[in-house]
Amino acid sequence: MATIKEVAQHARVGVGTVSRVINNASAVHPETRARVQRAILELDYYPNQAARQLVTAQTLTIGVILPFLVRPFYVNVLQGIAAAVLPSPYHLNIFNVETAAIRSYYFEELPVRGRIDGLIVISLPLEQADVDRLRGARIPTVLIDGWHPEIASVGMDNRAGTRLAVEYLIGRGHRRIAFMSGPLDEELHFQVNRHRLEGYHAALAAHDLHSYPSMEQSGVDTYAGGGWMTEQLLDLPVPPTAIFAASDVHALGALQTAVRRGLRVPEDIAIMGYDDIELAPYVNLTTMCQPMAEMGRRGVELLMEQLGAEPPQPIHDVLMATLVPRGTA
Amino acid sequence: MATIKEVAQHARVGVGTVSRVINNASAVHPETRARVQRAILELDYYPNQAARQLVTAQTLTIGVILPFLVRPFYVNVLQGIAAAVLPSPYHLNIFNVETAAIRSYYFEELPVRGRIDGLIVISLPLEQADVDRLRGARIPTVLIDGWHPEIASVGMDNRAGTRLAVEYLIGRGHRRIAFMSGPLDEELHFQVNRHRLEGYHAALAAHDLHSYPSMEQSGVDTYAGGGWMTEQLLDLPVPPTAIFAASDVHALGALQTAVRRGLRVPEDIAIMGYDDIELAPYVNLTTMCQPMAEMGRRGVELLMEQLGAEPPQPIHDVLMATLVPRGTA
DNA sequence: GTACGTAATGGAAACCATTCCATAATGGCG
DNA sequence: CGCCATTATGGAATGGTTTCCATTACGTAC
Repeated sequence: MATIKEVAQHARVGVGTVSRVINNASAVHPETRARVQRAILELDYYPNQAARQLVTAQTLTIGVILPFLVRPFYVNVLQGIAAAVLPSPYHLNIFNVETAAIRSYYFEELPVRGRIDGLIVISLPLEQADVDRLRGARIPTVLIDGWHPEIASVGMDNRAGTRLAVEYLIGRGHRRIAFMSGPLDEELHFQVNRHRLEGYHAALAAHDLHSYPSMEQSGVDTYAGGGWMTEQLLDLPVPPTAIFAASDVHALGALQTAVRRGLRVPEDIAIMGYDDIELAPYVNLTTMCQPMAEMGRRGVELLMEQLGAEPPQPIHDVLMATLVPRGTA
Repeated sequence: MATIKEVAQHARVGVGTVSRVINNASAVHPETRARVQRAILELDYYPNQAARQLVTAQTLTIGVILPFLVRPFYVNVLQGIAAAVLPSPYHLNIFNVETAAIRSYYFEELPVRGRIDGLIVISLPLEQADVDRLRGARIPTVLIDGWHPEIASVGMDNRAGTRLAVEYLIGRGHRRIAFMSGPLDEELHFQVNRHRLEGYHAALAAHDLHSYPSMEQSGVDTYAGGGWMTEQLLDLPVPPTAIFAASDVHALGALQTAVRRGLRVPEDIAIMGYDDIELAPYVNLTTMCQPMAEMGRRGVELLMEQLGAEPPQPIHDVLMATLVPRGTA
């Protein structure tokens, strides 16, 4: 590999001039510039990134730490991030978290290793210790689908979104509406399900409807889990007339189970999902659509702003999910 | 940030000794080592990555270039890769390709930028120019779901897998078996669909069955696409008794359409998929299961071997898909 | 007692780009 | 014609690590 020194010699200029041509900083005589550019081409020169990083103290790398990479929501956000980063000089480092141990490992090592310029955290709640560490290491951070007073974020108002969904069901005349979600407590301490449950309660309360513990199910985050919970609900002495599922995956399970039990949807049982995954339009699922790619895009935007000059106050964006009325509710 | 020099002064040793402690290379007196380690702790020292990279010429970064990040197959392979890389010191850079232009951009820039030590390419066929460039830049490369004589790879035998699937249908007594896949020609030049079509032909030929162009559909890669193609097939004067879909997404579309048209599956029409996506067991889809995470894991393994010492001959692994008999065929 | 191998250590050189200061050349203006 | 501002340019210093060579100290074998 050619070095800047060799290019300089070859073009009969100093290294400073070559550097100025590469980074087109300050004034270089057009003729000189042309000579340098020819030398670069002839020697097939590319600046050494490591040397550059050493002196500029920039890695041109953005870290993305996210749980459960394979789930549609996270991949879609990631895709939005990737698309937004593409036209920039930054590369994307991904860190997939599947257990609390790995979570801790990353949050302890990442800030300190000096391998990223900025960090995007998806869905994982930040503890104060994490925030302090990131701040100490001067790593601009953005939370996607999360919130912390000191950190810029682009979140979803899950309470309001759920309330919208449940009020839609109420508006369609339903009075016995069940709630179904993934686990309310797991080791990674996700907040989503809890927030959606709160939104559900808020909607009921706002319309003077009672909430019953037996109408609230939470369980494993799979299609099958949705099916099982639906069985529970339908076997109730007084079963619900509508089910709000906090994720489309569960809603699909519910749909499947309802059909298998010979119920008509939405006449006998209405089903509403959350997420609007790729499959949703195809099975005609009424659901809440989250702007996943947009969240990723906006997250990158917020991070880039911080990468320039840290604004005094962290910006908190809140996006709203929109209701997509289809055939199941 | 503390530097190695400060640590050395603080521990009253030379920088060389500190370096030896950090990288536990060669002999350091236990007492000295302890003193250095204490100094490191007290000064909260972490080696500067950029400086390290500069002198070792290693980035400790592996690039993964893959198309259509959001599709289940790619995410799952990526997850396997991420899991395999986790215990190593390497980080993962992902490059999502959605158009031929972006593909070219990455393949031209990546080798030359000196930001990755090795590259994993998923599904994207390599042109000779790409191979030469990668070789020229001394970037060890592994192909996942791809093949090139000069590059190590872990691939799927899509012809054999498809043949297995179609022969299973033949074994169940089917004689009019349709084929359905994504586009045979698109700008990224994927080979899968073509290979699966070849496997389909081979299976028919081996059992003296005719193949008819009208029984071979290819179209867009969505659930809806599968539905449309199924309509075409079922509207044929002599419709098929079984459909082999080259992906589960299409199979799901077929299933949906068949049910909507009041056909019993598998009695009136048998449906076989390919991939075994998360949804497949839940809708009881008979399909071919690809060891996606395993492909990722094995790809990393092959790359790591090359990262040590380049073996003279590239290793070509071929994994087989396994048939998962369920309720639709 | 001498010679030699081994363990432990210090520190200069090398890695390669950016930055900044010094200097040279040029042009305009009084 | 002299002075100053501006434009171009060269190159040393800088960043922080690893590596390698030189040196010291010590134990062992003859």
